[in-house]
Amino acid sequence: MRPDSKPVDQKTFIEEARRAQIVSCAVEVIAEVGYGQTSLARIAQRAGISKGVISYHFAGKDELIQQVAEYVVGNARAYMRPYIEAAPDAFGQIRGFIEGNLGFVGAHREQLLALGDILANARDANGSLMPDISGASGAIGTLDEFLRRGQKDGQFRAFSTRVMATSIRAALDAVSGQLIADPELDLRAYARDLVDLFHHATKA
Amino acid sequence: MRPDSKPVDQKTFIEEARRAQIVSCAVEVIAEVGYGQTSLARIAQRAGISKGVISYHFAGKDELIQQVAEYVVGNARAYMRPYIEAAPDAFGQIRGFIEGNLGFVGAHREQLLALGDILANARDANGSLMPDISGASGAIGTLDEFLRRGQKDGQFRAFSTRVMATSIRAALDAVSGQLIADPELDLRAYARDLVDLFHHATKA
Amino acid sequence: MRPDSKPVDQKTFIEEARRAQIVSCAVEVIAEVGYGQTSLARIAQRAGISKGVISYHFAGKDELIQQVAEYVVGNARAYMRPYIEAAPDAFGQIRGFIEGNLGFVGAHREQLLALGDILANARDANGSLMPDISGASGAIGTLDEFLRRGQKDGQFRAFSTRVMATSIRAALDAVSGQLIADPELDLRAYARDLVDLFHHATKA
Amino acid sequence: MRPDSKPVDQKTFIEEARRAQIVSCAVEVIAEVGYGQTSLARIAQRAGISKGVISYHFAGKDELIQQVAEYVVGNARAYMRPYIEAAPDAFGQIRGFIEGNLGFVGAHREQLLALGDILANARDANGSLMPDISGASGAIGTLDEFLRRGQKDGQFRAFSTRVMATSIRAALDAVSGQLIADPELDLRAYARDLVDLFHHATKA
DNA sequence: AATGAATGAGATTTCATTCAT
DNA sequence: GATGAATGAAATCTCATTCAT
Repeated sequence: MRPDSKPVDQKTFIEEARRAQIVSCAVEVIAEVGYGQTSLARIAQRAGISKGVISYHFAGKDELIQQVAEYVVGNARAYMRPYIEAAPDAFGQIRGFIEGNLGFVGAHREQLLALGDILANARDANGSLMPDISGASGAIGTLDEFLRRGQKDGQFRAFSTRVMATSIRAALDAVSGQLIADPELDLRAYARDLVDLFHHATKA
Repeated sequence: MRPDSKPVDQKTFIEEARRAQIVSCAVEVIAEVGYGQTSLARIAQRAGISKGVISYHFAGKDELIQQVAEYVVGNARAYMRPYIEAAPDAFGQIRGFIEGNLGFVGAHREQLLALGDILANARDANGSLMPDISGASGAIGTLDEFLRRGQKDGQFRAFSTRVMATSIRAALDAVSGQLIADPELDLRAYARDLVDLFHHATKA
Repeated sequence: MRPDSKPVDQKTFIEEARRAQIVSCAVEVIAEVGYGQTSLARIAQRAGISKGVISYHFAGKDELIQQVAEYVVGNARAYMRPYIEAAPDAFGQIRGFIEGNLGFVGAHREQLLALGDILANARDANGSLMPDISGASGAIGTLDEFLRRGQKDGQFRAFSTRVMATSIRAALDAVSGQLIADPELDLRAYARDLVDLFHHATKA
Repeated sequence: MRPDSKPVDQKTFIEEARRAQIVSCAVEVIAEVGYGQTSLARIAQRAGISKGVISYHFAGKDELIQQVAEYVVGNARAYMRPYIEAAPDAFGQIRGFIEGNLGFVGAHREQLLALGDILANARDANGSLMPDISGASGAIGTLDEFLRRGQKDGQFRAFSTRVMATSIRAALDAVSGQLIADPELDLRAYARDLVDLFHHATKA
């Protein structure tokens, strides 16, 4: 039906551009009105396209939401990597994680608001929570690793790395909510305070 | 025209019993299938009553959800009070808060799951988050007070009480999520670890 | 089951008082919010009683509406009778009808608003218009009779008495609507103008 | 980007065809069962479509009803215009109005039945009557103008043009009701009688 | 006589999804 | 690739009516 050389790539290009556009608009809508009020119609309207396009490019609403989550998680990871990689030691990595995370919150708060809403709501048809739709546990796993390393190096005291990792993660997630209540929140200072908090909590 | 003893209470009694039953079923349904999948039909089905009964006893879905939130917050406060009141000093109060909170999670995990879902989703028609539907900020305010007191007494070091209070609260809220992933989670140990974490984080 | 002397009358008395109260409140509600927005709940609320009472005293909503219509028609007839009976000739009867009717509108506009709404809406379950729920055609019959008499007496010219009667009736019914648009409407002047209109329309 | 001739019209064509079909079915249903018994479900059923289609093409029930009213008023105006424009003098216009109106009643009695029901029932959420949803008062204004002109020309005697216009309008509206009671009614004769009635009522 | 409680039908509306073009 | 049109399910809410007390 069509010559077999380039067209495939070309199709993929347009395809990917549309998907990216749709995902991006979905982020905006979810962040603005919340997951529960987000409909395909609203996303299509914001993108200036018809509802059918979304169904054409995504298997269904679920896949779209999944893609949104992966998109945000991917962005956050990429944003945070340099913060973490530059770290000389275990606590430096924790510090990098916190500063990178809050940096990302500041730069793309919409994305984190949307992700938070998705994680709080994503369930399958039966109502069971989606298993690890984003790298949520991935982040906890990463933190856990840093903490274990710090304990092995003698930089950290003894504590449950799981509880500590979960609490760091939770403290970071709570910042989005604070931002809604107080949009003027000083994120740099908040990061400094959190670093300080977990420095005292972990140091040997 | 009527003797003044029981009748009034009795009349209210049936009404209150039904409301309590409906609220209770709503908690179960929300905890099980999530806020987004919770419909009046499902709640009525679980209660073994017709949909109309809910409309009869509550002005609408919004009032019901509000009642559910208040019910859980009320229960949690009552459960935690003795833990906190017994405390001899500021950190004792923090410890009491953590232990009481996780004690309540263990005893009524459904209620906290439901409350979490409601708080993550409650928005008005415009999509703006509901202002403090439960005593969410109330809890943070309470923690903040304990922390200031500890600083004044010299028991705690200097830190941002707001960030610390928010982080304690977030760490506690994260436990419900952990419980879903691992229903065998040892909450007593978890509480001990959290107390330890925030002891190191706050102590002078 | 019950002694057969007085109780019947006594029951009928209370019974009638309640029915009258309910009918009266129904008039108010219909006049205020319109037939379509009138529910038994609203009527009960205005009467300060429970919905069940209405079902107890009336076979159903249809009977209540029927009673309301008959009540208003009865009042209007009683109000208009002296105007008409005092008339010396056929046109005097027409004049009496017009003046009496508008007098009643002025004295009890609520009742006529309610009646108008009922007549415009009253249908049986199939949607067919209720056959002559009020004395609507009765009024037209009365006017028709006056007109024929006037023609026989030579006071009126030749015309279709049916069309003339219907038009008089319609012109009178339209006044309620005018009153809503302009509550300050001078009904006495309006009556004079209508009498004048139909005087010229009918006179030999 | 696109040639400027047909496409826009064509796209609108299907849309408009559906809207016209739905409006037309709504007219039939309202005329048949009355405004109060008219539901979107019944209209959809008559159109042989699903309920959702109506919601797709109209913002809501209110917009649909509004469109129905405008449709009938537009048709009636178009039907009556030639009758009125051909008139040589003021009473000729009145005659044209009456004959045109009854001509339309005869040709499309359903439409006028539906319009009458809508006007009698259209209220906003508070129950207040909708302000002039159709050109109801427009018709009265037109008649009023004709009457003033006739008075200025000396063709008509002195009378309240407002009362006369309202009464003409009311006499015409009453014909729909007569038609229900007697479907064999001779509208041509009725028009002749009404013209005669208002000729005597107005002539100098 | 009266009440509050409950019911179940029905109304409007929203929405994800499918399909012909 | 994209669109508008259509569907049908489901959700919330209202209401007349019934019933036990």
